Amino acid sequence: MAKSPKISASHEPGGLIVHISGLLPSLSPAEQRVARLVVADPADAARRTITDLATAAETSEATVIRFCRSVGMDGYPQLRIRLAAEAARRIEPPDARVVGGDIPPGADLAQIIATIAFNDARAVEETAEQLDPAVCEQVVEAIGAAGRIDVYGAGASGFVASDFQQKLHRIGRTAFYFPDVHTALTSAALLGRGDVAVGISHTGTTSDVIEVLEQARARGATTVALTNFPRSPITEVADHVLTTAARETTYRSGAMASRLAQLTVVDCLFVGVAARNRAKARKALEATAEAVQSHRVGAGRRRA
Amino acid sequence: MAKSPKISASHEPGGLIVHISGLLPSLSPAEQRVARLVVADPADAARRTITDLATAAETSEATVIRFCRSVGMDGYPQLRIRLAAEAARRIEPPDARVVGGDIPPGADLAQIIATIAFNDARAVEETAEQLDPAVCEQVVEAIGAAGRIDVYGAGASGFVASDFQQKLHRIGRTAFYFPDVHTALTSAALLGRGDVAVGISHTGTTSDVIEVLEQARARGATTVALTNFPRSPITEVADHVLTTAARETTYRSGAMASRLAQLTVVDCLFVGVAARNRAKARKALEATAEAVQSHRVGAGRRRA
DNA sequence: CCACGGATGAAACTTACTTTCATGAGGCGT
DNA sequence: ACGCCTCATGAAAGTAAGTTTCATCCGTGG
Repeated sequence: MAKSPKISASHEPGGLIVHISGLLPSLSPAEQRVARLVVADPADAARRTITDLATAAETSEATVIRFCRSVGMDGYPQLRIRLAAEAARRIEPPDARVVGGDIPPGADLAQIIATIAFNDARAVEETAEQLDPAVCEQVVEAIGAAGRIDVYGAGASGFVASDFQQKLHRIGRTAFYFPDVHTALTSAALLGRGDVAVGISHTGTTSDVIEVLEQARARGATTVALTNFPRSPITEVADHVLTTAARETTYRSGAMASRLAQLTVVDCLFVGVAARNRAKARKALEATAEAVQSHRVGAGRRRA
Repeated sequence: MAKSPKISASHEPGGLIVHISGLLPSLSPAEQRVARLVVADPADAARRTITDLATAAETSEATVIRFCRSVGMDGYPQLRIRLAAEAARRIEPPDARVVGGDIPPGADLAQIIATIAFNDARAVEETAEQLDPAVCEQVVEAIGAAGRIDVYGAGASGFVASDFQQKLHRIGRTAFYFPDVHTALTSAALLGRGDVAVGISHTGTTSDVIEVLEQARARGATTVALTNFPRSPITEVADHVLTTAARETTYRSGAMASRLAQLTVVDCLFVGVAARNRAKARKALEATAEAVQSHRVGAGRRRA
């Protein structure tokens, strides 16, 4: 026997709350009291137990269950979960993060964090979107087949260069990084056909890096530039150009997002090279991981 | 009777899932099975009853309850609701990009790029969400007022440490980084009250870093740990603990997302410290930018 | 080898949820 | 007005879910 109407809430795209308030007038008085509580504060309702909610609505648990059925739920637990989900979704939008711009003077730490994270994440995503897989492929090929790889970078880009060098080294590729221009120039002079030189410069105008890359190219090495500006000087001495997409305009922020964007590109190249020779790379990585094992404490689980 | 440590989840505004995956290694095997199910599909877990979930994780209800407590919940119902809310918030992945996991063997470069960027961006966002502004504030205060700041880190975290040191230095704070443990220990021994020591370790188990931080603490310095795992050994020697939220599970990927997450935290601290004394920081940044000006070519517009 | 401490599941127990059922308040035809 | 029906409602019984307790097991270190 068909008991109550039980409106199909199985599909209520507009939202459960909307759905409930829509059929509020069709509910019995006691159920309406429950409904009003629920609509007024879904998140709070989700936290309450059925007995609690019943008491708050000055009715019995049975009525609450009836209410659940009336709005199309199987039972109270299901309602609770739907309410929690609903409530979570509707507090989302207060997204007042400062986009792109500078950090406002009076910002508190929470704002600063939100702004930085947003810009950082954005730089990473946008960089990936505009990265040309074909160019990456060529670079990966070149590095994978290279006799030797030199990575150049100065200042903040130097860290990235160093990171790339270390990564390549870990998978068994012969790679170098030089914190010093003179040494770098010396090394570049010794490169030859089949070798690869990677120059990293956010602005693309770092003369030291350009100079070294030029030297490498003159010696017959394949040159790769990683920069944020596709028409900057460094691209003139590069066979392959990879670009990042950090919209860092102000110097004051220091190179923040750009580093992350560069690192993302480095990661892509690294994984690309590693994928090119899976077995070897894997073995190398495992060996290196094992090597530092003795410098770790509490191997398995951590603490008690 | 204080049973388990019960990390305060009262503050994990960013994400319960993130919080859980951070705690994962510190859980017992059976609890880890539960955690993995929950992290893999929060929405689904929220729908299950405790008995159901226990069965799925091949364990008992008791363990599921223990898991709830371990991650800071009162009990299963609360966890359920939080999960439902969490799941609702992350409606995003209409994408088939591989989340968290490894790069599939047959992947082409475009796929690799998409996957890496997604995970990197995610790590940055999630890290920011779970960062505790209050703790950051304390760290910023300490660093801003410190006589001297030592930054420690080994391996991949060493780059981050070095980056942080350089950033602090650029805004006129006296900061050091040591690639060598011995030197680091020596330096730590010379720290005192009012100085700050920052230890960076993704796993939180790097004995060298822990050792140095311990030394610094013994000398009266304020110690700060930056790690992905809130209950790892390094947190025991730190006055302030900052956590990242990279879900890097496999060693094979190398520390990719974790670096970016760490750098994001570093950026936040950096800006925080800089904001503390705007005028001075700005002047310092401009001075340093000017210093490298002569090493740039094509200053204004780029090319023709 | 034993003592110890932590991890674990079975079972007892408690609480929450669901069903059943009796009551009583209206509505309505006679 | 009376009886009869319908429906809303909560008390109480019943069932399922969640929680606690406790004995056992296993690995660790003395």
